[in-house]
Amino acid sequence: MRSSELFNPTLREIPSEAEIISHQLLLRAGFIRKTSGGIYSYLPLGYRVIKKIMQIVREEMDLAGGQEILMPIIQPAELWQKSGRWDVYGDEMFRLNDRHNRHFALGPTHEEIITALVDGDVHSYRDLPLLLYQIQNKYRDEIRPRFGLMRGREFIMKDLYSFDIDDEGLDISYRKMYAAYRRIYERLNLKFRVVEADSGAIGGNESHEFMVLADTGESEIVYCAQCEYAANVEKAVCSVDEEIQNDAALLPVEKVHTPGQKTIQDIVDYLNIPAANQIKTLLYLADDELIAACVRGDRELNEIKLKNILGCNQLFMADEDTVKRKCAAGFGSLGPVGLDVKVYADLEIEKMQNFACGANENDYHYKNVNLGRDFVPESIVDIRNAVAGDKCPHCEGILKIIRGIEVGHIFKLGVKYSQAMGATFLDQKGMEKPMVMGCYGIGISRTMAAAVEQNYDENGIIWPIPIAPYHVIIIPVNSKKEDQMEAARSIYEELNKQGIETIIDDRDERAGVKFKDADLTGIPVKITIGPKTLQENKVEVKKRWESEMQLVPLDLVLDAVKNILGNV
RNA sequence: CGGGGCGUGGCGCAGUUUGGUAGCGCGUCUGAUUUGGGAUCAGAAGGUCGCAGGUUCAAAUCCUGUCGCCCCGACCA
Repeated sequence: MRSSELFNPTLREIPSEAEIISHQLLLRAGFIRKTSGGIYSYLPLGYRVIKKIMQIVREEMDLAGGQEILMPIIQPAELWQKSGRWDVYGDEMFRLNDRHNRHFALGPTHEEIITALVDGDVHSYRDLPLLLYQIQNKYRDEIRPRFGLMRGREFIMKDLYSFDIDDEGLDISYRKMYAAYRRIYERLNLKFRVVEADSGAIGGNESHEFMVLADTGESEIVYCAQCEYAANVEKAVCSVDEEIQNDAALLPVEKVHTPGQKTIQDIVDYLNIPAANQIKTLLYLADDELIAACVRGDRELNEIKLKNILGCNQLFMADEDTVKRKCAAGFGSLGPVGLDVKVYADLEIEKMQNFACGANENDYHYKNVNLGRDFVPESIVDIRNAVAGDKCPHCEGILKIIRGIEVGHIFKLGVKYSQAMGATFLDQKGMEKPMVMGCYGIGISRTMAAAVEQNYDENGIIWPIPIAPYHVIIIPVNSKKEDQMEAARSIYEELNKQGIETIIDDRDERAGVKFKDADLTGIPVKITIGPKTLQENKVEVKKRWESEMQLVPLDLVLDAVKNILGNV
């Protein structure tokens, strides 16, 4: 490709809208342009990267037995009503009506469509297992799209769905996908970690997330320094330290006046009681039932765990009016003692003694409260977020936390959708059974952003070779000098002939401009042709990720490039 | 949804407090000189100041409404 013909508008300055590095660099390097909030166009270089990621994903899906199909983006409401998700999915679904006022959605995911599709044409155990996938745009009307491609409202996703005759079959499909996903991220050359995850709104009972490691990631990952355990903080199991002794003498409850003291920190200061010896009480509306959740004062409640335990559809923190109607106290004065709702206490609280909490009366707190004696929770459960320093649930190790970007997510769905939508088959004995499903997603466009988050320097992007838009850029220092252009063209043709994707920067720009653009766009190999070295029939070959270059004789350039790129 | 910020040539911004008819840098175009890390000089094009109302002799500036963009968000009771 000639730079003079390439549509690659680069920006010298950082667009004001871009906050994180991948967003800034993808805009500046001319890979993407915003069309609307969370909705982007991919320019030639950007789309080349997307296509390369897609191709790696496609190859691995095919290798794992997947078959590629393409399903509609516009999906009729009836299918979603059948699965029960039309009302549950909420505002995140783009909805539209046709001229007859029939309802449709822009597909946020495709369980409904594919289940209906398979239901229509698969009726026998002989046709299973079946693994179908597509690579396509998805639409989710996010509350807050942000960070460029990281959280868009329209994004490119690979989604595969597996259909099996039973749980054992699903296990096999799931393991195949797990292995394929590992290969994909290895091939993409990204540092990643697989973590146990919550299966969230999609449902099911086993789930892993594939996280590209990056400080700017939106997800926190808990991992054990000693064993293989790793999990999303939303999922990470918190265990109680069994060695904690709780045999101190129980002191009588004391009600203390705490005027204006509301937060945990207020009480730390005012009563000199450490946060770890307080509990905080949060009131939630779980499908319209008011419940209380208690965790240690210095812990964070994990709403996802709580929601899973409650088994409710919707979980919202109660607003202050609701709280006041229940107990005459505002936020900041709540406690489990004498509270007329079901109380869910975190596991840790069972090991605490003589702790402090709100007295359900403004400006008062209790001291020396004890579980069992002063209040009896509905149940004692794991509802807090894991933190660095917690004990590993699998070994004796200590947990640590890093950040990551969720680029892949695999779920076991079981029969949730097949049952709701009547996707059944006849087994060997002629018995009708629901298909056992799994679903497996990869955020293609997000993977591109994640790759940038992990691979850049002060000059721009440093693409991993497997997904670089081009492999090599040839820069004649002065495009007006015919000998330089001649050498550039001859190398260009030689590399192209070998299938090495090459750009020749034939623009009549000063060398500095070309170098800056080459660095910004992150092409892995740069070949510079300058007057001095050319006299000796040599050119400079430089790797984007190293600072020093090598002088290579003209007839050895191809070898040098091949050597750097490996088997691409 | 709540809070905050912002919409002024393609990009980055100033001007808004105190109304007086729009400016800077980069980019773009033409020409010349230049050519190894975002050149120099000369000239030029390009803006109904997000949109719609209103106030006024006069509105980028004041008022109302509206649209869009960005950031933060249960402060942990």
